[in-house]
Amino acid sequence: MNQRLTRRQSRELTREQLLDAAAGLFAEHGVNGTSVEQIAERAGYTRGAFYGNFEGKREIVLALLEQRTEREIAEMRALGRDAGSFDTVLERLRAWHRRRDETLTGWLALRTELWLYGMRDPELRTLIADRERRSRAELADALAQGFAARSVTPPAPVAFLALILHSLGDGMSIQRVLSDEDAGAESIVDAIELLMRSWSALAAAEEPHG
Amino acid sequence: MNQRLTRRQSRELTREQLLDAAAGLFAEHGVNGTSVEQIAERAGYTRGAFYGNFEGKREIVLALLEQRTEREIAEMRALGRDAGSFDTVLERLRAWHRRRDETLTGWLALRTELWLYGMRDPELRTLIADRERRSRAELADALAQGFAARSVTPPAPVAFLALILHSLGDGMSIQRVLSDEDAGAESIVDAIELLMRSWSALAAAEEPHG
DNA sequence: GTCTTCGAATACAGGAGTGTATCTGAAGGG
DNA sequence: CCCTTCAGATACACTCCTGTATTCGAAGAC
Repeated sequence: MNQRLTRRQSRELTREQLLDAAAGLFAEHGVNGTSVEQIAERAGYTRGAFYGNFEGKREIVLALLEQRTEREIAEMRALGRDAGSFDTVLERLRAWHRRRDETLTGWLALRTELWLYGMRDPELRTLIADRERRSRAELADALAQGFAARSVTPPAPVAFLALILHSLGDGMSIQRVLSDEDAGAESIVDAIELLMRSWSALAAAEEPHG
Repeated sequence: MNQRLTRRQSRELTREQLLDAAAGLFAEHGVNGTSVEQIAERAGYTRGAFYGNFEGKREIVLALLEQRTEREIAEMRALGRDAGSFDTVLERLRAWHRRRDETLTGWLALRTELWLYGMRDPELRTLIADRERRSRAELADALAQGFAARSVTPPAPVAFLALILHSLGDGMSIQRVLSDEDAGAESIVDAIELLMRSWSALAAAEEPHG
């Protein structure tokens, strides 16, 4: 049977539970619309426990931000790892967006809440900008590998193409959450594929005889 | 000199001032982070005046939503009006984004706040989805005109291309607000231009001998 | 087995926001 | 010129949230 938890483990567990509760509540009611008491209650504790683990709401937002963005960057890194061909990268991107789609509404609401909260806090803002940059850099690497595998010269710097794809993902998620009819489950993936093909076509047109 | 205001005019003026105050405060502190009192105070009134003009915060959010989206749709419609050539549409899009860029942070914060608020309210959600659809339809029309003027067959339905451009605008605004270095003032316009050229190239490649 | 330490619960004081009920003064009809 | 009406101000009762100070009880060292 399970070993009794040590104090440190117990504390870590409590923090995790508080973070998960906060993530859910922030997505549902917003950061400002969620009270410390609600977070503690959903996690199965009281306000006292909350203040024992975090200094206040701002600090749990910060912790959540680090936890989530770190995961995101790792996922992006996985896109490029040992990706032999262009199609491998594309296929992984497709799979990633399909998985993401299942929990899109909650995920996007949380991401948006954290973004907005960060906008109003200079320190958090630079932190978020930094994480986004790192995430995009991983995507750019994956793209560079893909183009290289096809011996195609990208029609613009891969960092810029990554910025476009990254932005497109966010923007289309917003539309998709608004209306399933206007932006279906495959929209994002379809758009990515269209852009990839378009860029290949443009590259070919500009450099006719590679 | 100015005519004394009639009661109806006076009421209308008060509503406008309350709406403007709310727009600013929502962008700065969020919908949930703004109290009715703050709105009334910034507009130069008291809470009593606010409740005389709006039923509550939800109703002023709704009014704001209608006011702003109606403007947005009109702007999109202007893109396509009497646009002879492709380049005219592109130039207008470019000018529009340049103008938008000057107040991007506040505009995007407000747009995002309204979006998030709407996500949690089924009625508002469908209303927003409807406005976005209409806005996108105007953009699609403008694109269709542009392609037709060049006798080019779009590489995908114009509605889908409009969805991509629309989404890209939102997503890249998010990145731009985060960091001026990673997404400069011209990023959005550059991206739009790149996509347009890419699509033309793809259309040409798929239909070699128009 | 006892005693110290620390994670979590409880209690409390203060502040902020909400909505309504009531009051005031000016617009504008007759 | 009066007097009704209505936009806006004021006052109040109520709820909710925060942060800290204190207490409780179990882990784990000796």
